[in-house]
Amino acid sequence: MTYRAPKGTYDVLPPESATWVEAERVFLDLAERYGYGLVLTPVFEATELFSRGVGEDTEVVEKQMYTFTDKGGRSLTLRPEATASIVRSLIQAGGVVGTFKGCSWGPMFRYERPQKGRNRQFLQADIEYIGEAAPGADVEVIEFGYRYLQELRVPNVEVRLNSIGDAGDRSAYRTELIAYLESRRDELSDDALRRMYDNPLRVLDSKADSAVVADAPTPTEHLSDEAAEHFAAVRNGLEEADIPYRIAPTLVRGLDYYNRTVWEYVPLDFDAAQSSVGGGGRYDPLFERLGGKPTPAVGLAMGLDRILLARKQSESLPSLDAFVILAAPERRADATGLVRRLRGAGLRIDAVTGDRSVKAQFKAADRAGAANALVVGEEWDEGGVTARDLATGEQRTVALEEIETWLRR
RNA sequence: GUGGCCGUAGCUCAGCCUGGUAGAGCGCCUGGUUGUGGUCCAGGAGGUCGCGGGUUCGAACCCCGUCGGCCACCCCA
Repeated sequence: MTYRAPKGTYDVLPPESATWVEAERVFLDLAERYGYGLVLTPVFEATELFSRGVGEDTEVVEKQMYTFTDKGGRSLTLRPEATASIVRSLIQAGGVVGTFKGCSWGPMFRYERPQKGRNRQFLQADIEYIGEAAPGADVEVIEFGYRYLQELRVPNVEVRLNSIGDAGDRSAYRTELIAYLESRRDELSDDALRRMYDNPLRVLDSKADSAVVADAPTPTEHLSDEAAEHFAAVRNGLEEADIPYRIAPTLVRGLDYYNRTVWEYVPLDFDAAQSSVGGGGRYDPLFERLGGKPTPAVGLAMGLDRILLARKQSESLPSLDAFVILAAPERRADATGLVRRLRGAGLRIDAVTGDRSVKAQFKAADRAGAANALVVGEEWDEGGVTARDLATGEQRTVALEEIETWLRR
């Protein structure tokens, strides 16, 4: 073994890649139905965009960024998430008038130790609902992610929901939380002790400190009237939309730009430490952080790698409508002509290009997952081919002009 | 960054404890079927046992080192 994919990356090859194609199609189709237009941004950006946007002392910025200097001396970073880039692109385009609904799809990069459902390059699908402060926007975005998982047949998904309030609510809460953590400091882990002053909310997430966290004051108990009202409206909307959710009082998210509503999707049967397959939140402060006009927004990110791991194994459907088999070498041009004609008619057709025995060609047809085989041989002189249904083994002669309808039978 | 487990055929793994000629299943190739796959039967190909060093008459097996993979902590999609 000479070369391998770099640590934390992997290759996707057929036939497994078919599920990736499906995941992308379903996402883009759903986005279209909900009115989200595609946004494409570079995979690398100025490093400062992420340190400003995501937050200087978040885990992601502190130690997970792929940062490099280009030949012009610029500090660039492979994007660790999508939202900062999308917001930057909108500010660059002159800001948002009214509302803007965008979706995006592509690889993200974080330098971490790989484990199940966690890689250094991973594929993420995002939607962003920008310019709308009303709780209905939160509900729509949460619903979108939930429906996406349903359409991909991910079983038993739970929505975990919380509100972390606005900046003002959080600073009051923060002081109280620090006081509480100090009162039980001898029970805390080293990590928690290190974090409790610069990022106390993060301690709520710590598995090692779950005993202390269980009695900790929660963000939801410290919401302003407006934030509490917003949260209540979001919950109401979810109930009306028939989306099951659970309040998760200790759910906080690791990116600094979030406020108010935050949530995650957890498939309960997914056996992995990294069990959240998607998440999102409201990020009203982000436009200003990045130098734009104040603009309310909500968005979500779905982790495709994890979704495909959590998914029910779908049985493989035939991936070709027919395989054309050449039984008489002098008919080669007729056979390739037939292949070309059927492909042109929108059918999925393949054939062996070189000289192989009929037996080998049938084998190739089977391996390719073809539903039917069309044999081009002496019967061509009578204006037909031998057509075989590879699943049942039934076989008959079909006239050339009937082939298309026979394949679509 | 820290910890645990694992590297043997294309794939999944047994063999290692107790050193003595390299194994299984699946896959692949050929034939049974001179124009028929998938099923069945018969035969066959394929491995410097991750890499380097040490111990030994002899190392896949014991010891040291190194690289890689997986899982967990942490963090998040």
